[in-house]
Amino acid sequence: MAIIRNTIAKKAVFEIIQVNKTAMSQTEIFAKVNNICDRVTVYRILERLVKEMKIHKIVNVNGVINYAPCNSCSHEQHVHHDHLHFSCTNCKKLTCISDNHIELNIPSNYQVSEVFLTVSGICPECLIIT
Amino acid sequence: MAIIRNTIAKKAVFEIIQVNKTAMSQTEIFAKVNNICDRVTVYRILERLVKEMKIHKIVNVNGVINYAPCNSCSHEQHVHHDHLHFSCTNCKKLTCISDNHIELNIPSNYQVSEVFLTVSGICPECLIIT
DNA sequence: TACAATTATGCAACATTGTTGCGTTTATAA
DNA sequence: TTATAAACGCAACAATGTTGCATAATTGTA
Repeated sequence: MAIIRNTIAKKAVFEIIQVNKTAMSQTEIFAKVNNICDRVTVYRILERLVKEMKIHKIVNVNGVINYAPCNSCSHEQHVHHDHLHFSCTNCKKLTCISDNHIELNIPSNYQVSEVFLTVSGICPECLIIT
Repeated sequence: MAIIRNTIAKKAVFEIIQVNKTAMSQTEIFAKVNNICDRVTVYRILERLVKEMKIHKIVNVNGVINYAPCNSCSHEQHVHHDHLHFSCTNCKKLTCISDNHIELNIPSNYQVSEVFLTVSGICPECLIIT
């Protein structure tokens, strides 16, 4: 069993994700760590944090991978969470909305493991501006 | 207003997408056009076909953008379609399942335009093999 | 049928995002 | 304090997507 280490860079990356309200991409996160570590290290830290179930990995409508904190998430929910994500087409920000429990009609010969629900449109902040 | 042209390459790309049962990435589509045109041209054709509403642009769970034909899609449905996509974690194929109409609880200050619903797991073909 | 207008293409070059290998550094338990 | 394995930096690479510009091809019209 691997020993998990809490390095300076890891703490910094986790802190950034925790503080931010919207989900962030690797690029945005790396821009915020202020050269505390290498670009590659950020990738590897994010990978580890996902594996340790401390953050969520969410794909944006554009195909950009984003990371968000998972505050109210038990391990159970993690495996099969009916989380809703809002992807703003204007500011490109990805926001976690709430737990929208949904009913799906999937043929029984498909083995479902996770449900990804993303809604695109204009977020409140962008609506005010325009 | 731009005049839409039906070129050889465009017809070939559209044909490939139509015939295939699962959604395909640009890479897969380009591999099938057999050097009838350039890599860049495929990108531009796909862009046009999406704009002309002849194909769907769907993001896979991994962040890979896939393209699928939209057979039973009126323009109305296109703007706000409650389409369900199944993303196989084994063979990476993306399949359009059916029209799953879902109820969502989104705060009124969000302006919704599209709903993206993707379910990951193991597809029937991969279930048989393993 | 030939021509003009403009859409579509090819090519080259670049940008972004993510991955891998390997030698070195560092955190943690003993 | 030290040994050990985790984490890191660097360089190099791979995949995917974008842009500019000169050239080719399609389509409506004369």
